[in-house]
Amino acid sequence: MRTAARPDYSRRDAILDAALACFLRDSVAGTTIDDIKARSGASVGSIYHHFGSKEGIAAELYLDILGAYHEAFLGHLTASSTAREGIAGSVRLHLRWVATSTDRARYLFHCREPEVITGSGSAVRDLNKVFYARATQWIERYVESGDIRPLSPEVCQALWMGPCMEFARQWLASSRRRPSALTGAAPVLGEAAWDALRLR
Amino acid sequence: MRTAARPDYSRRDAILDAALACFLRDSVAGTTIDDIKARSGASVGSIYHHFGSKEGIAAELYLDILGAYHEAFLGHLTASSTAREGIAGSVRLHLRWVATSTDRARYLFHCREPEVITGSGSAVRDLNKVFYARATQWIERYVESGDIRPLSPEVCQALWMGPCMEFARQWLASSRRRPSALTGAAPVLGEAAWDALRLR
Amino acid sequence: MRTAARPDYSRRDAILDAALACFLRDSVAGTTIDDIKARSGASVGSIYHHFGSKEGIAAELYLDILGAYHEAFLGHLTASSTAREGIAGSVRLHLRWVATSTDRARYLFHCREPEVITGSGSAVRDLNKVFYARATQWIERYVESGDIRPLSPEVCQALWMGPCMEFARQWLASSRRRPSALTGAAPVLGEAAWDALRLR
Amino acid sequence: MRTAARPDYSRRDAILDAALACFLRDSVAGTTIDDIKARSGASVGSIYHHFGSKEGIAAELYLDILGAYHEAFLGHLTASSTAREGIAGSVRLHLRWVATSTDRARYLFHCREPEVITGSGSAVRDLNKVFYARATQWIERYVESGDIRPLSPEVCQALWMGPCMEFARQWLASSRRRPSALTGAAPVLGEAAWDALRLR
DNA sequence: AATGAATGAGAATTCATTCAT
DNA sequence: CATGAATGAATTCTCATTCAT
Repeated sequence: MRTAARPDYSRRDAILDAALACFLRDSVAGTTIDDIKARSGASVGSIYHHFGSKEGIAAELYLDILGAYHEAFLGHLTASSTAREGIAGSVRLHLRWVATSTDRARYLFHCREPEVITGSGSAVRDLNKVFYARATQWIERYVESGDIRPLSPEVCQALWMGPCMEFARQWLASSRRRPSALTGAAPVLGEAAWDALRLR
Repeated sequence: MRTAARPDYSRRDAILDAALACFLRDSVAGTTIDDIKARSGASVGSIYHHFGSKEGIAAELYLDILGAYHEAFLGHLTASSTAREGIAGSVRLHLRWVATSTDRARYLFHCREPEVITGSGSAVRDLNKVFYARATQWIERYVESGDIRPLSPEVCQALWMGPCMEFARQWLASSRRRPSALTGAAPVLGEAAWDALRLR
Repeated sequence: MRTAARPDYSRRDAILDAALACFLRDSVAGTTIDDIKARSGASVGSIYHHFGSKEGIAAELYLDILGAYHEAFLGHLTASSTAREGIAGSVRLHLRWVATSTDRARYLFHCREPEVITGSGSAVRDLNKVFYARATQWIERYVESGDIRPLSPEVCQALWMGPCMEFARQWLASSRRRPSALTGAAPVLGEAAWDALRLR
Repeated sequence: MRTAARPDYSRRDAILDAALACFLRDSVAGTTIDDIKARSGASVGSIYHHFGSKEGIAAELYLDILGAYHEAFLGHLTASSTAREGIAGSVRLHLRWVATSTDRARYLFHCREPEVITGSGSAVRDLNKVFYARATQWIERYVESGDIRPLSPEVCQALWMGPCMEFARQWLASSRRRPSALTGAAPVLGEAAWDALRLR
């Protein structure tokens, strides 16, 4: 992971940016070191000096992005004072994040490769495990307080994030991606998630 | 795999079956023609005679499966006499299809590669366009009759299929895939979809 | 070689015609049986039934064309009553033949492949040996009679055919091949050959 | 082949040398990258690093040789002070060059493949265009001064180079190639060219 | 004679990775 | 840290040829 000590836009960052662009266009397997070299301006040797392997770049990118997403998501949950705010707000946050960090979102959700690729797999599983544990822990409180329906974690997650995930997927797959289309849907989708989860 | 004893089980089908199994284990990019050759018993030449390229196999498989899924889905819709039955039933059908045709579902929903692969892209887009047009046309009738909320097609699709898609995705990603876990969730998810779409 | 008994345009001829066109466009090595199949309309099996192999087609074509050229050339020589008529007329004949049988000429003179390719080599050498022997024998008479300079066969051949060969080569390589450009040069080139060979 | 002891004898040159030898023995189409690899000692990757493809090697070789030949030829013309010296001398130079650089000459004149091969085509045409323009420009002066017959460039070229080209072609095709046979014919062929072109 | 599916040896080419400078 | 030539295992794909129908 990048060190905080590096304030300027380094060769390293150039490589990561180029790699992300290439991965999105051609997928990880379809991207060659030479593609990244051409797009970043770095030499082959330099790329290997920094990342060790192509998979290394893919994994680092994926873990960086996944971690940042988790952090933002959990940050919102812990900052929310009501279940409704937590649920609807996290849906809004997801859509806003896709609108803002579109490329990173495409890499995170569209591309199943980095998870599969040797090595990063277990780290990703670990990160997800922690994430789901915290999210489940957050919601459990509201189940106990009678605000939220008691549901299996899987069903809960499906009702909560399914609609906005699906919506974002469609948006990412469409050709003309207006950010307002995403944020505009936030109220309906947020409300729907809340309706699906709340105890009536 | 079907046995060679079946007279209408052609070399062609054997190749497709073998390819599906390989693609799921190693992804399309990770599968070599040699893998497919070994698993299908066909010669390299025969594989190329029938499909032209590895991408050709992946595309054909994808289009076959996508077409069959669409057909089943639309078949249910046109057979339904009420909006509720159409909505909740299609959710049930999706989950049941994933439980029954697990491998094909994994290939269709888990594997983003075939869409990326050159060539199949436009055919997939065409198929999807027709599918969405028909589904939208079906639901429109119920919007006009006042049974279903007036929503944009994208939001409608997100509320309708998002939860069961997400649920199936989790199930497919999990290690122990009990079919009952899928069908067991059908009532909740079907009801939730109906609740999210119906006009209250 | 084709039997005289076959009066109509057979499958066999269609294959030869298609092969010649393909060979000229892509060279023998660059032409595939599939190319010939596509252009002739014959099936792979049919092509093999008639010719046994790709080289077989190339060789048969080459020997047919070479034989016909030799026959025409020697025919002119024996029909000539003077040295001058033999020399200048054979140059004219060469140029006229290139203008008339352009594709066959391109195959015969431009393409060194068929000679090299296994098998046909010795047959070609044999044909050429007979041809040069007869041509040399024809000219020798005029050397003895004092009409033609005594020269080594190689130099004689170079002075005789070099210019019109070179001229035809340029014409074949050019984009706009007007037959009149070839026949128009016949008098100069024929006269030049005669001047170079005659005893002054 | 040059020895590895030469310091400026690079891997690149070794590949070109090996390729020329292979191409002459088996033709371009008949030569495999593995042949070149074995003969040059370079790795497959290195060959592709430098030339991109087998055709790339063939084209580079062809252009190199063609360029060197043109340079020598035009160099002689500009150094000649009389028309006769230019004409007869260039014929001598051609024969001497074939005797000296036999392999390169065989590749340049015997092998029609490189011209056919995609890509090199236009570069070859460009080189030839410049060459013929310069040669034509040189001779035009002597046409104006009344030393040389006014002829079309094509006929002029045919009378000038045709005989020695044809002679060299025969020599190259023969099995026992004594250099003296070539240089020995230079006077006759040079004189013949001059006789054919000069204004009488 | 004709057909075209099947074969499999053989080639070209790619590309991640190393390493000397 | 940077560079890019060199490596070679691994892959995709081609294509002449066979053969059952």
